[in-house]
Amino acid sequence: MGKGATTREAIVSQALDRAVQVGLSGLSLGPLAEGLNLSKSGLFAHFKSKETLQLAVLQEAIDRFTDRVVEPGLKTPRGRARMEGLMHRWFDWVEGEPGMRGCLFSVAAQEYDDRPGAIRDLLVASQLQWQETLARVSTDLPKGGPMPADMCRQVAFELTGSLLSFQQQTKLFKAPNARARAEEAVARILDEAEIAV
Amino acid sequence: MGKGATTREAIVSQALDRAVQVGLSGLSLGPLAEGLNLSKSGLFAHFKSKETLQLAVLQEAIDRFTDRVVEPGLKTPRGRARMEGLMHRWFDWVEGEPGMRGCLFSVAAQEYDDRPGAIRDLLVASQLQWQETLARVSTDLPKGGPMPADMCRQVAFELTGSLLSFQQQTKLFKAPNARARAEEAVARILDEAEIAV
DNA sequence: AGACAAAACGACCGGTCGTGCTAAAATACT
DNA sequence: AGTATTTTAGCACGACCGGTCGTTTTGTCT
Repeated sequence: MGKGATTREAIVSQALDRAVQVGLSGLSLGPLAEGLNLSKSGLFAHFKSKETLQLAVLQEAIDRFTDRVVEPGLKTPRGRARMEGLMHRWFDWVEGEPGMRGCLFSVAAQEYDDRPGAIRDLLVASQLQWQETLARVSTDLPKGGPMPADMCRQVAFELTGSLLSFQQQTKLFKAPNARARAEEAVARILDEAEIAV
Repeated sequence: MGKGATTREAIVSQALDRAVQVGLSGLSLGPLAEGLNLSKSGLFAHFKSKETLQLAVLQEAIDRFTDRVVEPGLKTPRGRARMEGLMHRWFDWVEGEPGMRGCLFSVAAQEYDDRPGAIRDLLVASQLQWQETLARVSTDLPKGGPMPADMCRQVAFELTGSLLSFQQQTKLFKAPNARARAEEAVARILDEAEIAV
């Protein structure tokens, strides 16, 4: 990997960190370059436009989410354990690793839900795909046989709700018992799904 | 009411509309003044600083939420009907009236969850109060007697989740069946609460 | 109608934004 | 080692930002 690719990765990584705090649209080239000991124009040369950088940042978040949540979660055997593993990792994701606090998707969702364009398209596509993954994994939940597609989507809807409420409690309220609340909510949803069909 | 108070209200009202789209921190004085046929400085004279305007906008949203969701909802008789009314109006709120699309609280929550200051303080206080209202109304849900405080907060947590997921489906995905999904989720939560205790 | 206060204006400040352009430095390749 | 290519810095631009100031218009009250 050449020098260019290396610094480009560093740029995207740092930009991702910042975007979680200031928003994807709130990214600004100047401070970003300064934090990387780069000149603004030197940084800019790696991307044709700011939007290109924003798309790269969003794609990086998608890749990381796939690596740290989706793929390892799908290695667990089918059924309730798989879903619990997935949710567990999803909670970890929004809690954030040290150095990368928070979830870009939630931030970007609020920023771009009414701003058409490439960024919104990529965001919506990735989030829809994740919803479909949740629904697909729900299929194996009931003990009495596979769950119908529409019911699966309802389960995905409710699980997503648990996570979003968890995020509010954690990030906004700094509530220490948010995780316990969320796990109880998930358990209830999964309990009901098991006896469905 | 004098002239000054009238235009001040017009400013705050229009600023609220814009803030829902561009964020509370994304508000900018110039376009706001232009949209009101005011000069930037003429507008600015009504507020000592931008933050004062932002606080006024947030307070206006809080007042409207109280007027259109909380107060009418609390007029319904206690029990499940009251909670259903509250949730119904809350859903209406995030769907937005014509001309005022979306919920400022969700937008601001993502912007200010890690930015200490007066805006965050006001936002957190109002949202915590709303959570407490939800929990208090939950008390009368079970048929077998009042619900314990901690369990009430769990119900509030899960109801909030339903709303947040509803918002994602509506605003980001533009899913037409979001409302049905949300109502089913709420019904399930309320069903379980009724047989608790 | 006249006096006084409130409100709005327009020009302007320093600063930051995204984005080009050109030259120098660093790297890769032969 | 020398050349070709990539990467970075420096600089400047036009636009926009929040905010200030003195002036002029407008409204209010006697």
